[in-house]
Amino acid sequence: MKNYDHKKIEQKWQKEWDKKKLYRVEDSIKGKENFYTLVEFTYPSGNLHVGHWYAFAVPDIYARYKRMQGYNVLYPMGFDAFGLPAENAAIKLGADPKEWTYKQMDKMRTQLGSMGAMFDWEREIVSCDPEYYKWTQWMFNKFLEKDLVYRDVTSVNWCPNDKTVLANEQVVDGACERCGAQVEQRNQEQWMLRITKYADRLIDDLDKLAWPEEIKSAQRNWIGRSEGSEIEFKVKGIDEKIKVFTTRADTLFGVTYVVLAPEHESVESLELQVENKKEVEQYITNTKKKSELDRQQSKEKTGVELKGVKAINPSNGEEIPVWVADYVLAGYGTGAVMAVPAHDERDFEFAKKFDLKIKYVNRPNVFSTSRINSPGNSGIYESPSKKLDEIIEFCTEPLCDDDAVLVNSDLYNNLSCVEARQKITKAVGGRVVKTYRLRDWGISRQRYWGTPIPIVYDPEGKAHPVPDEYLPWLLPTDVDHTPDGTSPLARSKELLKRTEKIFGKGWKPEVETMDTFVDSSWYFYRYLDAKNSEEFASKKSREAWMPINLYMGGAEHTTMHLLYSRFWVKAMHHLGLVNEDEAYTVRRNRGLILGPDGNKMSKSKNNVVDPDEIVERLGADTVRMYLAFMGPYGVTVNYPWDPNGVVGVRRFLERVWKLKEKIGKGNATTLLHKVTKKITEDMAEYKFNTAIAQMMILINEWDKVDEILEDEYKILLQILSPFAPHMTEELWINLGEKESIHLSEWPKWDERKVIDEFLKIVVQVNGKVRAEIMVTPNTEEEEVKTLALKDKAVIPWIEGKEVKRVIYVKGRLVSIVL
RNA sequence: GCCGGAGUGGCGGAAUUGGUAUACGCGCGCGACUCAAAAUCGCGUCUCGCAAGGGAUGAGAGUUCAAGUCUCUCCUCCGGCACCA
Repeated sequence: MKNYDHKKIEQKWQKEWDKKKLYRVEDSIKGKENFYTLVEFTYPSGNLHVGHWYAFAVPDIYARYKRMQGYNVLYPMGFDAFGLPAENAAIKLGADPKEWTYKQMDKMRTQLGSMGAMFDWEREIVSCDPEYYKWTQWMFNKFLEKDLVYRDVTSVNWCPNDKTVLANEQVVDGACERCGAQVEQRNQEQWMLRITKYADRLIDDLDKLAWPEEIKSAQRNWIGRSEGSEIEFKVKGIDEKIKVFTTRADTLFGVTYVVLAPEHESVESLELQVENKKEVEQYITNTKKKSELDRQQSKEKTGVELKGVKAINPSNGEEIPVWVADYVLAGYGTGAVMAVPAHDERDFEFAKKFDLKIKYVNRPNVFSTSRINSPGNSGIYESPSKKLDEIIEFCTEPLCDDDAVLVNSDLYNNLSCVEARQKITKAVGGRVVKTYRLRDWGISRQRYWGTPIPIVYDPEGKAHPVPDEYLPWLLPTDVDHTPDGTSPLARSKELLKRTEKIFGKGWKPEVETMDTFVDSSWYFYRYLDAKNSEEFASKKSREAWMPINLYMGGAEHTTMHLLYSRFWVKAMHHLGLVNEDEAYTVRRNRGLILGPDGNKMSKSKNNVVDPDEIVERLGADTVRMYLAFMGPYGVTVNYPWDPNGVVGVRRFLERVWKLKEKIGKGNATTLLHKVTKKITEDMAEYKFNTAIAQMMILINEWDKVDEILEDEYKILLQILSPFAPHMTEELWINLGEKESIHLSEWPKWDERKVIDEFLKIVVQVNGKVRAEIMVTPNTEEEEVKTLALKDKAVIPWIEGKEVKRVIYVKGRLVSIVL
């Protein structure tokens, strides 16, 4: 073939590899170590976009590199096939969600095939396949047995017009995205998973994972463990107590009011005492119109005082007002806070707005490891009451660290802030508690297209699991998808009949389906044994592949999917179902590919890049390689697609193609060894961009000579093969090789040829580069320094001045300090 | 608002992890080939300056012989915030 005809080559090899089952993966190969590379399986949207290429084709480069290094590499693909879009298609177009989904998958399978990735399609999984969700249901039952599942009430967005629950993203400015009706907050009972039971382990076990610190940190913050105190405030005149949660019990003396979340139960039980009932009711009604996010985002604090109600500060017996405000969330802590406006910014804003008392706590003599901030001069200053002087004397510094040590207090010498908080908590009869921002996971959805929750209700309404022998508990098909406020499954006669037939008259099926995050919490196990009808995955296959060596995915999954699946594995581990309690040894987040204009690709912005068109025009090898060339992989940086840039990569491949004509006698090049080494190292860190740059440097050198050696050219092809698997295979076989280039071994380099004969040492005078000197790698430090000081270009800069110091950085520079 | 991340030429980025800032690619300019154009190839391309030399990594400070890299303050952009996946 004279010219590089990507179309012919790519089709030919994709067919050939398929025929030869080149990418079939066995659970074990003698003498080879297994390596499990995972990428997040995809929702079958029906059209592969550039983002999919970035997510799947670039990790394929890495998987191929590992395979050439002698690993038995698993790089599987599947479909996260349950979800809203299929249901919306059913509502809008009258489509059958199942048919619709499978059609999309067929289309995507073809498109995925055009990548030339090493997916083993025999291991493909589809989460909406009954053979898959059977195991999702089976695990649900196991969790239920172990009390990891329970029923509870949570608040959801409700559109009264469409009669459906809305995702936060479907609520725009408090209105339903579809019909514009005012969205309400509504309480709904649902099935919950006790993820909070694992909160401590989910935080603590992060320490043993080789994950980037920013991901760990995001997870820690999401879980939001804080150690604090629960302290009771009595309500004056009646037998009612308000329990508040605070992390700063040491500021108790500075409390000037108490705030309840609008949903707090005391709001109701204090009804008789409240003098401004109407006003309070109005406020609560208004709150229901706001989503939680709105409540946290709003800069303007709102609230209403419960007039006629006074709480009593347990530290000094002071009577303080009680407020209701929506900046306090019902789901966190106890849903009530003690406000210390002098030492908390939000409380301060609130106090200022409603003209509440601000009271500074007496400053202690503390030794803090951080800088000490003065509370400032504004506001009212009051001395602490005599009664609790000794308790509040310590640790009232608002910004002191948890590990600050109090040194100057006679009574509490060497007491840390944390200890001080414990002491004061006890003194007022409170208790020290741990609390989490993380909430239990509500998995119920009033949707059709999801895994049916395998529960049935007896005539008394008591819930029972569907026994394992009846799994998969099939999704019925006789369903009307029009939203009418009930779950679509409630309208299935087949489901009801089935339930009655198995369990008896009067029994009713659960009509909810599961959150799709459940499906994706364990999918990586199913790849290992995708066709097993006896187990979710055999012990043998799990032991062969788990834990996953590398999990590449989107940064948007950092807190939710990644935490849900970590919880899932931990729960499975405790049930004795799997060996490991963490599934992902290494996790890397990737960024996004933006449109050429630097914006997120979207139809409305008219900046969508169609990969199919570019593959047709320039080839899959070019697209794969360009995506790898844009920037380092595995960091959350977004790169805009540059239509010119992709042509540059195509040019590179054409130059490599043409180089075959230069094969001849030539001279061996030491550059090849350097390049091979650098590329091998870069690939290990997912720096595919600089690896490619090295190949470009190499062929720039080869362009300058008349002939190159065949063996050296072949090494280039091997290094290039993970990036451009089709073209390199064609060239490799044409050079007479019998076996696929992808079965060949990653090239080695000669370390002796990597070392330079001479080193260029930079000479700086007072930090400015003034000269360069050449030395051999084993020139002694003293000699290099002497050479630097004597250098012609250096002398004018140091003449007549005193040389104070001379610093030598081996192999790099000499720094002369005057 | 809270949490996480990123700011380096006209553009994507590189920088041996504290040691010559701008590798490689794109774009642009000039030239070769051509009747011409495309493609291809060669040379040039941070900035001020004739030069010697000076300045520049979002802004400002600090540590250091030496800072894109470390510390602090601020600005801008991106991702997530629990029923999109």
